[in-house]
Amino acid sequence: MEAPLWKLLLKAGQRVEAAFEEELGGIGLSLSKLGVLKMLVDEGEPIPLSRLAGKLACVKSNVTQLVDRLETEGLVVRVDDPADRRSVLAAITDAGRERFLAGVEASQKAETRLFLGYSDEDRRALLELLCRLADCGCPDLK
Amino acid sequence: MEAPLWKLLLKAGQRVEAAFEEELGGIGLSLSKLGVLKMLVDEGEPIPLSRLAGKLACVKSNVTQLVDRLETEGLVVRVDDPADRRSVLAAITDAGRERFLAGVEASQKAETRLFLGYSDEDRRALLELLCRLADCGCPDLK
DNA sequence: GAAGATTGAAAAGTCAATCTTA
DNA sequence: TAAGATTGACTTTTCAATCTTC
Repeated sequence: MEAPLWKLLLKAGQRVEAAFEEELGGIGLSLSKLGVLKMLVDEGEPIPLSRLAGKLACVKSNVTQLVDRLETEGLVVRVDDPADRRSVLAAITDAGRERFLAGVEASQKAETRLFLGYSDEDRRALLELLCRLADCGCPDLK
Repeated sequence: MEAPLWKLLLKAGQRVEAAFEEELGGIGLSLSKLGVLKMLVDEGEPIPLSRLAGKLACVKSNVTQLVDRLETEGLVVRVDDPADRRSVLAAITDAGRERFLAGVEASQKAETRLFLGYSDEDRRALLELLCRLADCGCPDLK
């Protein structure tokens, strides 16, 4: 039968996505939403929507709507950019920070569950093989 | 820095998807549409929409609309199921068969392009590692 | 009542056009 | 004119409700 490599890659990706979305869905998050919260937490200060779009590798109008949803849930708020009146900044709220922590925990659960059957050796090998495809630049794999 | 495995898997999956969608988009197909055409060609006879949904691992209403689009383009037609008046069969047309062949060709082009940098050894290794994740049953990797 | 299909609404994404500000 | 954000139209998918037929 021999499933082709590309199909396996698609399936594997979908499986990873499903595992995370399922775990995150339980706490009212998705991978996209968690990505925004993570950026805001990492930066430690409000970020222009255009920079979010850049880092998240998606289109600007998508970020607009993504932030709409997050704002509706009270996880972020829009604030004016004092430096540029065209720009709008996304700022994380306390509720957002809490949700982010829950999201990190849920992610770890999903990750653990996914890779149970893999030895450290397997993980390293898979990492190396995928890195070439995902065109990540492969910086410091040691 | 060390990108985590799950992120690489997601990225790799997206990259594969993008490569195929791009190649298929040029001939008016998508992976989903090609999947339906492939099933119809493989089976060699009209198939109930519910069976399509089962094999394609998506929800019934999705198949309804997918077949709508395919029917609009003249690639499949709906026919009544003589055995069960609730059921609707999807049948491939001559245009659908032609398009399917073009789709196969486009897919091969995408596949070749994607895995240029991989030796046979790499491919085998990747296949084996992914198979465990994609839960494909791993039948005969020998 | 349960199965097959459809419909309508919603999520998540893209693109093109528009509006405000630099 | 160009940059930042939004809006509207469209695509693809899922879910819930509905309708017909078993």
